[in-house]
Parts: sequence; structure tokens; C-alpha cells
Amino acid sequence: MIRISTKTQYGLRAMVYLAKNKKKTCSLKEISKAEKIPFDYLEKIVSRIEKSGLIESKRGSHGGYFLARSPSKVKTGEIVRVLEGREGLVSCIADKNGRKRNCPLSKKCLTKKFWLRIQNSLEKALNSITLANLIAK
Amino acid sequence: MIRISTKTQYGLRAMVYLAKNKKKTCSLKEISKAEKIPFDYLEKIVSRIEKSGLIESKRGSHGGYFLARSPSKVKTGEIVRVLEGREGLVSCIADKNGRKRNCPLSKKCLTKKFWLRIQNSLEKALNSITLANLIAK
DNA sequence: TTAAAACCGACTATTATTGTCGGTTTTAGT
DNA sequence: ACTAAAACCGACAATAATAGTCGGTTTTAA
Repeated sequence: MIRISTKTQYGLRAMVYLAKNKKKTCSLKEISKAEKIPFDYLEKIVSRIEKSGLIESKRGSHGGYFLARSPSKVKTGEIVRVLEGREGLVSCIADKNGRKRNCPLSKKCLTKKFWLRIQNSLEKALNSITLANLIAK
Repeated sequence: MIRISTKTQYGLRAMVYLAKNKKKTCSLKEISKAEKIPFDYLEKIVSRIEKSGLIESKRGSHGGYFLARSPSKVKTGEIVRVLEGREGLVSCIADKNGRKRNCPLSKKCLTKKFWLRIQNSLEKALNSITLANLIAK
């Protein structure tokens, strides 16, 4: 089966943690311990998410991270998109620096529309679930 | 976005080619040329598909490959599963030599069920489309 | 002033992907 | 029987992506 990178899994876990603790700012140390994610790697991941605007940070002592919006306003699809990077389930679908290896068939290719359809269905699934849904159960 | 490997893309294209030419046996040379897939790589891919039983081969001169079933009986999900290998969208979901890196949280993890849900939705999409559907349009 | 935190860029190790190569075996046609 | 075309096979190699590490700088509350 197609794999989700552990980066994305870590990232989602971190986001869920922030959603569960949305009253306070959470330090990387805290998240890293609670979720058993390597500290330095987590930093890179969270910094990436922060740049996307999904979370915000407070620097200095007693600093940390917190959600930029309420958990019910954060779709899991947004998180996955930020961390998985590249656009397109297959390389011949659009680019946004997922690098488009131009398929030599393009026009005639019967599979392109198919992959597009799968991609849409996947995105639909991801966008139908929010962080609030995840912490609800 | 999550990526489908080019191996799987090649494999699907090859299968579509066989579906379009289901009257005859098609040689790798022929498929490779028509679909612009590196010959040696294609061989590896097709050999893998053959072992799964989705296609059959005839050896020797005038040999080649052909579908083991009618295109309407071959779900795209089967092809993807064979080529993508590993089970589970995330590593903590089952193993079948996708190698399970055991998640230290397991029980408490709120995200596992989520990934499972996404995986199901993806499989459903893939299993709802057959080779016949692809060549129909 | 100090300690705890975010922030940053470069580096490294490991693994997966995408091929390539050199050969063997099988088979139809001559 | 010989030849050419094909499948079949295992090992190798190059590249890219992933996962993780490291050494520092900057900011801020106490």
C-alpha cells in the first residue's frame, strides 16, 4: 500500500497534541516526550507546519507552540498537504515542486484521469475530518 | 501529496495496454515501445505482476504476456496492491513485510483509527474501478 | 544574568526507488 | 538441428527521499 511518511504521522500526532492542550503553549520538549518523537526531528517538522500558518509560536522561556485556529477549523488534509509536500498523486499531474517528470504520452494516456480521480477521492476523505473530530472520540 | 511510485504507474500502463490488446500476447518489447517504459525495468515489473496471477505468459519466440482474466474482472486496486507491496498506509497498521515499526503508543494513539479510515476510503476508490472502465472512455 | 525555549542551516545515515547488466531457458519457424 | 526472439532470473548500481543529528543563534520570562 501507498505509505504515509513518518514525518506526516509525527506531524499529525503533534497537531493532535496541540489540539488536546489548546489552552496553553506547548514546548517541543513536552510534545516530544509525550508523543515519543525524536526532539530534533520534531523541531524540523513543527517549524514547517508553523511556516504554513497552521500553528503559531511564542519564543523565549515558557515559549512553545499553539494552534492558530480552533481544532474544528483544521482539516487533516491541510496537515498532510503541508508535510507531504509535492502536489499530485502521480508525477504527471501538475507541479508545485513535486517536480513534474514529463510523461512522454500525456495526451493519449488513459491512466492520468484515473489517478486524478483517486487523488480527488483521497483529498475528499482527508478534508472531511478535522482535528476536533480526532480528539472527540 | 502522497506519491504513487513510477513502478506502479508503469505497471498500470502495461496492464491497460494488455487490456486494449487482449486478443493477442504482447511482448515486453512491444509494450515497452508503445508505453515508453525502460525495457529492463518493465520486465521486472511485469514479472512481479505475473507472479501475482493477474497476467500469464507464453515463453519462446512469439511469446509474450496476456491478461489472466477479462478486463472487467481486474480491479485497479489489485494492481496497485501487488506493485506497491507493503500493507498499511502507515507503519503501525499491520504488516505483511511492509515491516511494522512498532509505534510506542499503540493503545492511546488517536491517529491510528484515522489512518485506517483513510486507507479504507482509498481502497474502496481503487477497487471500484476496473481495467475495463479505463479502456472504455 | 541565566535558563529555557524557539529558530536555523548544514550535515549524515539509512532505505527505497529506479533502473541496468549479463546471462539462461524456452519455443516457433526455417 | 539451428537461429532468433522471446520470457526468465539474480545481482548490481545510481539516484533520490526519508529520517534523523548537530552545533549553533536569538528571544524572553523569571
